[in-house]
Amino acid sequence: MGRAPCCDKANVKKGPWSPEEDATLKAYIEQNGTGGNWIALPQKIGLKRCGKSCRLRWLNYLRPNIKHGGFSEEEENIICSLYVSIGSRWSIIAGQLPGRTDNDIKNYWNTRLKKKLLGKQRKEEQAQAQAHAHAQAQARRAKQEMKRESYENFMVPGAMNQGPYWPVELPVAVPIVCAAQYPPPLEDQAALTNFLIKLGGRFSDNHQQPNLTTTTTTDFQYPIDNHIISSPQDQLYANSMSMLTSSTTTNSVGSTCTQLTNMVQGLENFPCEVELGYNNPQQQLNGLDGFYGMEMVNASTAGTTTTSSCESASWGDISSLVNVYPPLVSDYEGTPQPQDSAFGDLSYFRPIQ
DNA sequence: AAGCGGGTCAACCGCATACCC
DNA sequence: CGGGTATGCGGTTGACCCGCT
Repeated sequence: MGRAPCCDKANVKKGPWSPEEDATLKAYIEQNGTGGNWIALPQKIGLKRCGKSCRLRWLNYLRPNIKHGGFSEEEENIICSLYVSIGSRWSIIAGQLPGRTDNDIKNYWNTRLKKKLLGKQRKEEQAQAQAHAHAQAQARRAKQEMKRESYENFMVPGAMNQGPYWPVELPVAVPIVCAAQYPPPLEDQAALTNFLIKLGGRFSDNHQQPNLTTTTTTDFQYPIDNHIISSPQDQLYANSMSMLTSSTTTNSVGSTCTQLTNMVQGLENFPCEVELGYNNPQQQLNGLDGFYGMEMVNASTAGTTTTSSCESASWGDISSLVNVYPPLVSDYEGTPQPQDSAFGDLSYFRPIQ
């Protein structure tokens, strides 16, 4: 037996909202709030809409102070940073961007940011591949130079040492080198996350570090009160959040790497006793892939990677340990409606006592 | 001018969780 | 405490727009 439908689908209008519907919903909510019951609301005001649909329309479009489009570079940086830290928790990310909705951020990420970053990733990989090929060519050149010199010892001196023996720029089969030495371009979240980690928070076009310290740190307020931390999960969350907080409040200029390293170090204290088994920070970062449920990306080291519990611990597994944490405090300055579930997150914003 | 394809974004769907009785 | 219902969330879909051919 399936779940009972939330509304009578036959008598419910779907699709785009008309201005009249918008006006009706907006006027009612602004005057009365939602009454704490979205399901009953459309019937109350004579809208042939599903309660869920009304809620979504209000949250994503009608509520005050909503911004649409035109994401600033700063906002992009925040989205990227948070995506690296917490994954696709759009509502939490939205909590850090006043006036932005989770839907907007999700759309922006999927349609633009992801592509933008993938493009950047390809460029960097190409540059890396070219640099690598160049280095190999130089090594070959040096090797042949040595051979030649040893050969010349048996030849007439000076007969072959005029001009270069091969062009400075050797034709380089970049794709082959790339295929052999680098993992293929990954089109998925795993690749992006790794790329973001590699960038270390350097997301903007001018390659400046996002200055979370000056722009957003004050917005990052984690309402953690040691007095109310009682359960292991609370403690867990407090650990992870304080790590995040410290990483943004120190002079790390919002370094994503720092955040992640701190997080990983903190994860070592998790009750599941995640054994990272890495010897250096870079390896720790690579190992973090496991937390995101992705495979080890560094194919070249795959053979030597020691099996650890970390590898089987997906991000979901880990996040399930910390998903009790409240969303980050928003500095949303809208006008909360009484009983308004649109501001349901405000329940998280209970004053710290 | 028409057709096509890609991009964008609003809206829907289904699942997980919270809440209430 | 358990079951039913409401809410919140993230993934996905589809309509619309715009540029290109």
